[in-house]
Amino acid sequence: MRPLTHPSIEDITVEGILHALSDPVRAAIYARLACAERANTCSAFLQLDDRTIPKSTLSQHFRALREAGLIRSERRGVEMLNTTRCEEIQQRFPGLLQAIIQAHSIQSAGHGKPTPRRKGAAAKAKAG
Amino acid sequence: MRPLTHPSIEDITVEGILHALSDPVRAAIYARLACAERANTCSAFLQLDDRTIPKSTLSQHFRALREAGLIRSERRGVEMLNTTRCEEIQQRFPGLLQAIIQAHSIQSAGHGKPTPRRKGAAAKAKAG
DNA sequence: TCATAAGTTCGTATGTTGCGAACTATTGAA
DNA sequence: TTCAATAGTTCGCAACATACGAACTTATGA
Repeated sequence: MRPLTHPSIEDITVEGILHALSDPVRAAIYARLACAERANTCSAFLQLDDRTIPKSTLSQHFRALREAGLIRSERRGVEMLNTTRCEEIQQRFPGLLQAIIQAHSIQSAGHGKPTPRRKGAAAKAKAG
Repeated sequence: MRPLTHPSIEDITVEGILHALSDPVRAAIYARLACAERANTCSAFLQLDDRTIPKSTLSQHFRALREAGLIRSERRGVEMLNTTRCEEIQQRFPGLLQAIIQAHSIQSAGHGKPTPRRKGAAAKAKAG
């Protein structure tokens, strides 16, 4: 078990961020971490959007997020506490994470998954 | 040779956009298309950032961009004219593409490729 | 020392990507 | 027509990436 490695802020790349967040599972994890009040364990995500993620897969996803520089993970006894590094990234790439998270929420709103409340949202998008 | 397919605007996904732009070659192509005055052919990108991209690889990259909804391609005689669909996407996911392109340019500026001018930029980022 | 719990790593099956070779349009001669 | 040239596409395979069950490591508490 190698010790946890986090890239320094100047080693974080846009490609890495985009690739990490182009996976729906990782994007969901990151979104939940981003609006969490306090750190979350990995196992808090074994249930994600009505779907069960295997433990080993989850571990890989957390590693991907960590190595992309999106989250910081810290051992705390037997478990692991994960937080986002959004302030750092906001400094380096202003507006990037915010735009991505907002886009994800626009999309899931349109697909009627969360907040299936407002009526004209999906219809309006057809103006292409 | 199947006819060119473009997704309708409501079928464009954030995951698809992020994945397409997480590749440095595609990101470079898209960035150049985005600030181009008029449509560009595929072969205009055979030379990209001091690097030669094989024709077949380039074709795959254009297909990826097209199917992600990022560009529109149109046959014009023997060649193909490519333009971005940024206005449509801006409507659906406001600020997303702008933030990504800006982040890419911040990054390449930091790596001393274009505008290798300012001095303390890299050192200051170490405050992580 | 043992059981349990939280994550990680390994092995393998399956998917994705890069690129040369062969192919398909389209155009413009002859 | 037929031929050559040009712009892209598709095929096939090797290399790389990903998902997940099984086995492992590390920390904790009885």
